[in-house]
Amino acid sequence: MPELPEVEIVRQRLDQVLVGKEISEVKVLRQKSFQGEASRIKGTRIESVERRAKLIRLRLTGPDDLLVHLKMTGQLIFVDGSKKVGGGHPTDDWCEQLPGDHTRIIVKFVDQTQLFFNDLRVFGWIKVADDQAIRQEFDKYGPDVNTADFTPEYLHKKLARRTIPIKQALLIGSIVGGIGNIYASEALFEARIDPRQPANELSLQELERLVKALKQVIKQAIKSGGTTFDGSYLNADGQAGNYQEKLKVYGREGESCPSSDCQAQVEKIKISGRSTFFCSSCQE
DNA sequence: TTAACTGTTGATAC
DNA sequence: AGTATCAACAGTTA
Repeated sequence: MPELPEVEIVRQRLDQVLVGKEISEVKVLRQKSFQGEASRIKGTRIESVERRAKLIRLRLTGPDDLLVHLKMTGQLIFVDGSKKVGGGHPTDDWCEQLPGDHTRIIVKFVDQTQLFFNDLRVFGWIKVADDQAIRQEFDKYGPDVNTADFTPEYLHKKLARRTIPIKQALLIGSIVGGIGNIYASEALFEARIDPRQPANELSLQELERLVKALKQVIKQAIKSGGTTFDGSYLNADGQAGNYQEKLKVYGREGESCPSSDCQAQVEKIKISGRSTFFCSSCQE
C-alpha cells in the first residue's frame, strides 16, 4: 500500500543509515523481483537515497544505480545485526527473524549490515539501471503533490480532456505523482469533492481545494509515520505507521461522517474497480 | 470450496 | 489521445 508518504518515510530512514556503505553481495531469492545484473554493483557504495513518485533510487558510486518499486506489498527493511533485530510484527512484541517467507532480495554490506526487500505479492521489483534509464522512468510521472510544480493550474490543464471520475484521474501516475487509493479518497473528502465527478468538470476553485487537500493529507500522513493495514506497510526499521487511526473515510464504510453536524454515513463504492470511500452529503 | 477482495501499474484493444 | 479491461501474484475474508 505504500504511497508517497510511506515511500518517503522509508527513503528518509535509508538515507540516514545506508549512505557510505559498500555493497558486498546481492542475494536474489526470487528471480522475478530483480532485474539486471546484480554483480555489476558489487563493491560500489551508497551515495544517497532519493525518491520520485513511489520509486526509490539508491544512488551508487558506480555507473549504475538501484531503483526500487514497492508496488502493493513491498518493504525495505534495514537490519544492523550488531543491534536489535528489525522486522518486528506491528501487533506482536516478539521480533520476526529476517529473512522471512516473503524476503525476495537481500543486499549485504561489507560492515555486515543488510537491507531486506520483502514482497508478499511479488509485484514489486529492484532493478539495476543507469542514469539515463532512471531518468526515462522518472519522466513518466507527473509532479509529486508535495512539490511547487503541482498546482491547480497544472491540474486544470492536465484534466481538460479527461471525462473519467476525478478519483480515477488522481491515480494516474502521469498526471499525479505519488497518490494511491487511500490518499485519493482522503483528499477528496478533505476538499469536499464528489469522487465520481468527471475530472474535466471541476472548477478552478475546486481544484484549488483539491491541491491544498492533497498536500495537507500527504504532509500529515508523513508526520504520523504512514498508513499500515495488516502490517503490509512497515518502515525501514520494521515498524508500522499510525495514520490509519487518522483516516477520515478510507476503510470506514458505515461509520458516521467525521464532519461535525453531518448525520450521514460513509459510503463505499467502486470507481473503475477500486474501492472508494466518501460522504455523499458532504462531497458534491 | 469457491469466489471476491486487497495498498500498483503496465499492456492491450477499441 | 483517452478509456475500459485484464494481467502480474499471494494471501485473507465472505
